[in-house]
Order: sequence, then structure tokens, then C-alpha cells
Amino acid sequence: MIENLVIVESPAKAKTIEKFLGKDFRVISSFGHIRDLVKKNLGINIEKDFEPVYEIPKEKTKVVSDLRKASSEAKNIWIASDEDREGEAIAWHLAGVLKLDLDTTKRIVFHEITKDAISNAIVSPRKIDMNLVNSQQARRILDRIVGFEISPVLWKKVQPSLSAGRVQSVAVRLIVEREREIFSFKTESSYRVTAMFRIDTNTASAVLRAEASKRFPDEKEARKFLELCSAAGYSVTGITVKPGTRSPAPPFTTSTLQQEAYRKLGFSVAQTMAVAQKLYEAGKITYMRTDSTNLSKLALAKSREVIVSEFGEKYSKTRQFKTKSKGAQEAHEAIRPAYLDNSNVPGNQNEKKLYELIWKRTIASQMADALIEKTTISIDMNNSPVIFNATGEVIKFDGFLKVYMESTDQENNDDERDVIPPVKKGMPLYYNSITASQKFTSPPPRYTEASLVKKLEELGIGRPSTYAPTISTIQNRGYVSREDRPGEKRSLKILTLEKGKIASTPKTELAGKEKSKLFPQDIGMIVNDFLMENFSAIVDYNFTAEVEEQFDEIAMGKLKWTGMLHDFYGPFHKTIENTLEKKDRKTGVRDLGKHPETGEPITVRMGRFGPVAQIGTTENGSKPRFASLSKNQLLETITLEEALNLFRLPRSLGNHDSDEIVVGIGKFGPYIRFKGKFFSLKKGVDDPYTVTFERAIEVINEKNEDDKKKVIKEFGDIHVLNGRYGPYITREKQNYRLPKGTDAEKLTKEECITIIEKNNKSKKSS
DNA sequence: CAGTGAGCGAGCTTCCGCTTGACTT
Repeated sequence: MIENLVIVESPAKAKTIEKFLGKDFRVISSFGHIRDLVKKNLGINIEKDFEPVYEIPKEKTKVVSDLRKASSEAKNIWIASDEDREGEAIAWHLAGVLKLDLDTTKRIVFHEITKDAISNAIVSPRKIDMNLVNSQQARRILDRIVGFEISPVLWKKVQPSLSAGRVQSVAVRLIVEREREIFSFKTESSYRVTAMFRIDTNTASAVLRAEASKRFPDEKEARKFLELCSAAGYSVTGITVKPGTRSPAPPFTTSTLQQEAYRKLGFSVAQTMAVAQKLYEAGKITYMRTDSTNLSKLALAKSREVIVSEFGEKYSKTRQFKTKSKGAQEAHEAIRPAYLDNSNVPGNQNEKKLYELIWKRTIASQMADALIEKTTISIDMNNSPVIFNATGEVIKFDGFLKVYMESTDQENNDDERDVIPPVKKGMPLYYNSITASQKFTSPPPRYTEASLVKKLEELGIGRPSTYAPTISTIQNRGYVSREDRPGEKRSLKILTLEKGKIASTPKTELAGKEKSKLFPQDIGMIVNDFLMENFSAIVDYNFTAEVEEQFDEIAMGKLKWTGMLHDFYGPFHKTIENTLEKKDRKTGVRDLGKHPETGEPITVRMGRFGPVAQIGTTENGSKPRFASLSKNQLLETITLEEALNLFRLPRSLGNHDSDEIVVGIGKFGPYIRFKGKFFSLKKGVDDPYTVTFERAIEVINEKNEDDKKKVIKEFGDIHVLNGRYGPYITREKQNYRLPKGTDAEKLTKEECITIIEKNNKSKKSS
């Protein structure tokens, strides 16, 4: 039996700490919270002053029995859960479940996982802070009330199984509102003029790229200006050289790691967290769910050592960054390598890449500023007030840039900076070419998973442990979807002045191409509008910040937690009742107009099986016709013409071999149906609205030919087929893998049956 | 794999934050 027991939240942390504490201490983990509000029902006695009803969730029973056993064997128990609201509550629940005396239970916290910090903590325990615990209870209960009272209203008024919550509903709102900004955005264009000057009459001399200080609204104005340019004389009128500095970004928090891993490595938010978890469990990095940019003294000293030996003394600059995000609780360090001398680690490709990113970011944060020199040259025209500006940037000292440069969300960076050739004030310049290119304004960008996390963090909504799950939730509910869009070609004009002549070149560019962006879905927009109409206080961007202030007051002992909940619940519950009393349901219905031939009304709305278009009504006994909207069409933006088009499918192409050929659009895109079989139409090759009878037969024959090639052997209902991953056996819609090294061509019926039986056995036994 | 839109209704769904595996393909 070991006398001393320390309980922490994470098993990986337990392992590390046990090493520091030595033989007399046993360290075990609670795996986070061990007790929560009951799963079913509200779990709160509203009338009894919001008394919570707690239970130990099923999946925690084993952990709890292990904890009970360990604590009964120990003489001294330290509870070392994290130093924040949730950690304090975990400590309190532990004390309750393990029947520990609140007055004598030793509560300790580590600010960093080092031997000194841990030994110091052990000798100075405190009591559990009930004010902090109560602020957590208030947070937990408020979230439960919001989620479990609004969601059932959605089931009644919109659709079953929907959900609403303090965090997820705001995330959806951000995406819906951004989409509407994009709908209403009006693209404008103007002409930007850039000149390539040379510094003397010799055509081979150095070139200076400069941009006109004015843009021109249309082609006519641009052309007029180029004509002036053609006749103008140019001279350098000003040279300014400004020194500047650039500083490194702070070390990673969960949110910034997710953003950079997306920008630099293309990781999804969930993927980043999964890879980071692996690195953490292997002891390669510190804890990955943190809102702090702090580095331990040990890490600061070690970084300095590494930087000085790798790059030299002048590259080192020790910095401690202040955490600026709203509502940060700073229970952990920033995310950093556990051992800073390792610039890389063994592991799979993604682990290596993410580790390197973390190493570089951490090291760079402790390096010197980069020194830059920015040069601006202004060039006058002798026949126009418009001036040209050339800018160039020279890095005088690279500093932290030697290791790491933070990326931005902007995709096209027009801001090119060139090397400036030697010029003097008053010097004449001569143009090689001057170009006016049409430039279009772009709408605000759609959110990526990572930029949504950034926005939520700015608003102080959600926590490092919930960013990734929240993003999954709003996708799982069908509120938003992560998609690519091919974009559309758009034509633009370029006017070029060369040797006194202006030529016009038409060009095309791709506009609106999207990769892995979050798009709102119809149900997300309907739910959002419903919440905005009825629960505007909850989806207000400041709601979380306001309740957080009150949680802080509870934590400081200035506000009673049950009183706070009471003040919130009164008006909130009234709103719930008022909303339930309203008769109408929210279907997102839109009237598109009348059928051009029959005059029947045409509407779109959310139906039982999704968004649907409808011609006619059930009035006076007539039967309406229905058609599902296709993917990428929204109730809010579909036009009458597009809706009418939906009713043209499925359509018959006529009979072949005395069977009908039908063309339609299904779940998996456009298809041809013939003799009960489906033949996919390829995107961009065949259009289901215009495909002909002859072409359909071609598609059918091609597919049948391909299918024949797929068959290697046939024994009654057993087929040996060629699949994506090589040959396999199929029988009664079940597929069976071949043992390694089998020659599919030589298989006999008996051998096939043996393989099938073997496969079935191993499935049952496992 | 590739529809469905008559209407009723039993029984279900749902939150946010802590933490990791145990599951399946």
C-alpha cells in the first residue's frame, strides 16, 4: 500500500507527475469529470432553488470504482485537477463521490509540470474553493436549461431531433449571416494600372514596377489615362526609406494551432486535435487543450539555449506573451514541445509535420524581431496629377523569420514587393509597358472550420476542449456542411500600352472557387431564423460574455449562484411558453409565383424528407405535384425557373428491348434507369435534361461491358470479381476477401466455398 | 445506393466541458 495518492485529470499527466514524485506517491487520473447532471430529463429541480440532480455516467463507473479503491487504501489524498472553474468542480465531485471531508481534503494545483512546481504544490495545499465550484454549477445548469428547453421547442415547431445551445447556435448564426452577406454582395470592377519603368533609355536596363495612385471605373477612363501615359514624361520625385520591425507570433493555443495547421498543413480541426493528442500521449508535446500563451520558466530557458547554439546570441530574445483571448482561464501552458532540443520526432507523417510546426512556432516566439527596410518611390507624370508608387522591402536582419512565418487567411496576396533598382531624386524614367487590368471586388469570405474557431474565440464563446466537437455537432445536425465549389469563369479585360500603342486583351479568371468551406443548409437557416425571432437574447453575440461576467462574480463570492439562475430563468422560461403558444410551424416556405401555363401556385419549403418544391395545392381536391430540391440549391435563393426545371425529371426516353429508359437525378447524382439497373451519368459529360435516347443506350452498353470485365469467375450464385482493391468473392450481397497470394484466375468453386466459410467463422469468433 | 409529400401518434431526440478509449468499417 502506498500512503500518498494524487488525483489528476489526465492519465498522461499522471504518468509524468508520478516520475517526479517518486516511490512514496501514487498518481491516478479521473479522466475529466466523473459526475454530471442526469442524462435524461432536465436534471434540475427548478422549484428547489435549481437543485441539480447528479449521476455518475455509465461509462465512468469503472474509473470511479478504481478511484474509490485507491482512495480507501491511501492515507493522504491530494486532488490536483486543473486550476480553473471546471477543475475545481471536478475536485468537489471527487470529494463527494469518494466521501472525503471538504475541510481536510488537500487541493493543490500545478502551474507547470516540472519537479519544482510539483514539490512546491505538495507542501502548500489549500481547501476546495466553493465559490469557484458554484460558478461552475451555474455555468453547467444554465447550459442545460438553454439546451434542454429550447431544443424541444424546435422539435415541435420545426423538425424532430434538432438542437440549440449557447455555443452551437451562435456558430450557426455566424455562418448563416455570412452567407447572406455573400448573397447580397454586388460585385464591382475597376481598372488598376501598373507600370514597368526602366531607369534609362537602354531597353535592357533595370526595371521598376509601380502602381498608379488612382483606379479607373471603366474601360473608357482607363484607356483615356493610358493615352495620357503614352505622351507623358516621368521623373522620380520622392524616395523614402523607413526602417521597421516585425515580431513573432505567440506560442500556440488550441485555437491558433487549429488555424495554422489548417493554413499550412490543410488539417481539419478534428484532425489537428487527433494528431496533437497522439503527440501528447507519447510525451512529445504539452497539453493540447489550452487557452494560454504562457511558457514555463524552464521552457523559456531551454528555448534560449537552443536558439543561441543553433543561430547565435543575437537571434535570442526571451518573451512572455499575455493571453488576450476573452474568457481565458489559463489552467495550462501554451502548446509546446516537451523537449525543445528535439526539432523533430519519430512518428507518422502527420505527427512529424504537426510537431515541427509546434517546434518552429515555439522557438520563433523566443527569437529576435526581424528588421526590415521599406522603400517607397514616387513618380510624377508631367501631364497628369496621378502619381505612380513603387514599394520594395529589404530584410536587414531576419531574426525569427529564419524559423517561422505565420500565415494569413487571405488567399490571393496582391501585395507584391520587389527589389528596388538604384534611383535618384529627379531622375527621368521611361516606360517599357503600362497595363490597366480589370479587378473585381470580392464578397466577404466564407468560414473555414479554423476561421470559425478563431471567430468564436474572439467572441469568448466555447472552450479549447469544445471547438472541434462543436464544429462536428453543427455539421451532424445538418445545419452546415463543409463543401468545395468549382467556381465560375468570368471574363475581364486587360489594356496594355507598349511603344505608344494600346492593345486590349480579353482574359478569363475563375471566381468563387471554394475549398473546404462551411455552407449553411436550409434547415440551419430555418432554425437560425426561428431562434432570432424568438430567442434573440440567447443567440446574441454578447450573451456568453455577459453571463461569463456573472460567473466571475459568483467565483469572487459577490453574487449568489442560485440568484443568478433565478434572474435568468424567469424571463427565459416565459419566452419558451410564449413561443410554444404560437400556432404556426416554421417551414421556410417561399412563394415563387405562378406556373406559366396552368397558373397554379409554386412554392418551396422544408418538407418531411427535406427541401421540396410544390406545384398546386390540396384545395378543392386537386393533387399537388412535388419535387425535391437538388444539392446546392437553397430555399432562400432558388428561382421560379429553377424550381420548374426540377419537375422535368424523372423523364422517359422511350422504350428499348421493350423496357423503358428513364433518366433522373438521385441521391448520388444524375442517372439512367433501365431494366431495374442504374447507370450513372458523368458530371460535365451528360446533362440529364438534354441526354438523348441514343446516348443513353451508349452509356448502358459501356457500363455493361465494364461489368463483364469485372467478372473473373462465376459459380452459380458465387462470383469472383475484380474490385477497387483487387479480386474478391461475392455471394448473396456479402463480400469476402481473398487470402494473400491467391491466384483469382485459378480458383475453383470448392476453394471459394472454403474461403467464404473461413471468413464467416472468423467474423463470429471476434 | 437511386423514393418518399394521407394522417395519426408512441417513443425518441437535446446542452456544454472535462477527459480517453471501445466500438465498427
